[in-house]
Amino acid sequence: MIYSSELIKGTLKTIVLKLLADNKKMYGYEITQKVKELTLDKIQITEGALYPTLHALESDGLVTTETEFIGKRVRKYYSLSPSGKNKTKEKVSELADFMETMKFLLDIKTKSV
Amino acid sequence: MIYSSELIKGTLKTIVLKLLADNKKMYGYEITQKVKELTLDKIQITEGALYPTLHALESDGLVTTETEFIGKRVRKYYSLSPSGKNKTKEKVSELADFMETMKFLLDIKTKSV
DNA sequence: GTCAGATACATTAGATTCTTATGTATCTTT
DNA sequence: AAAGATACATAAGAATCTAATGTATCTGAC
Repeated sequence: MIYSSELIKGTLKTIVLKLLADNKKMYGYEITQKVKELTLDKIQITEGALYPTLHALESDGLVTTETEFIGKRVRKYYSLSPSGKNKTKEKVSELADFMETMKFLLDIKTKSV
Repeated sequence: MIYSSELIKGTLKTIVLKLLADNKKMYGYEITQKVKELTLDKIQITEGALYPTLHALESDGLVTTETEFIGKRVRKYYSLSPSGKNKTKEKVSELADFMETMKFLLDIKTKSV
């Protein structure tokens, strides 16, 4: 089962930030594979969604980049900046809070009966 | 604190369906107030987001409507159709599953350290 | 040695879905 | 009488994703 795409909307940025917080530096393709692996294929980030997100994080100053050559192939690593680290904490705790609220909402009947 | 709007994206339809499943019939304004109340103001559904969503649910055959007059004022009640009830179960369990996955993703460092 | 599939970047047209603003009208409370 | 709540609705614009496309290199199997 793969989650319907609408669910991923809004959480992608937070997922990327959190992965970078846990892994120091990662490149785009690596992020797509890591998410796929960690979620047992339930979340599959497409490149068309990821790259614009990474570019946005960079232009917001939340991540810095360094380019590396693997043979002749370019690899672009992303790392959290100091403000990116703060932002990650904010976003992660907001999402955790949101999930508690959603869990409550989805469980009303069970709780009130 | 109010959740950033991007978090609500993709969950609105599920929230509405779940509320209708628990309350038989509700009208638009009532839904906005109920969500606000149940989430302690953290989720505030705007009318510009809600009405198009309700209309879409209706044209998809997931809800049926009945109009009632309160004095001279129209009130439009929404109820789940049979297919709407099935859809609600699907969407709610998908979202519950998604939240488990997200909780895992956001907790990797804690778990692996 | 070549072909398929994986690795790795990126952009773009179009779709979806939300925000913000606006509009109309009635009811209630001060 | 005015303000704020109730109650519907639409619409322009923004944001963000999907799906498609493009380019290029590396690797393993046959």
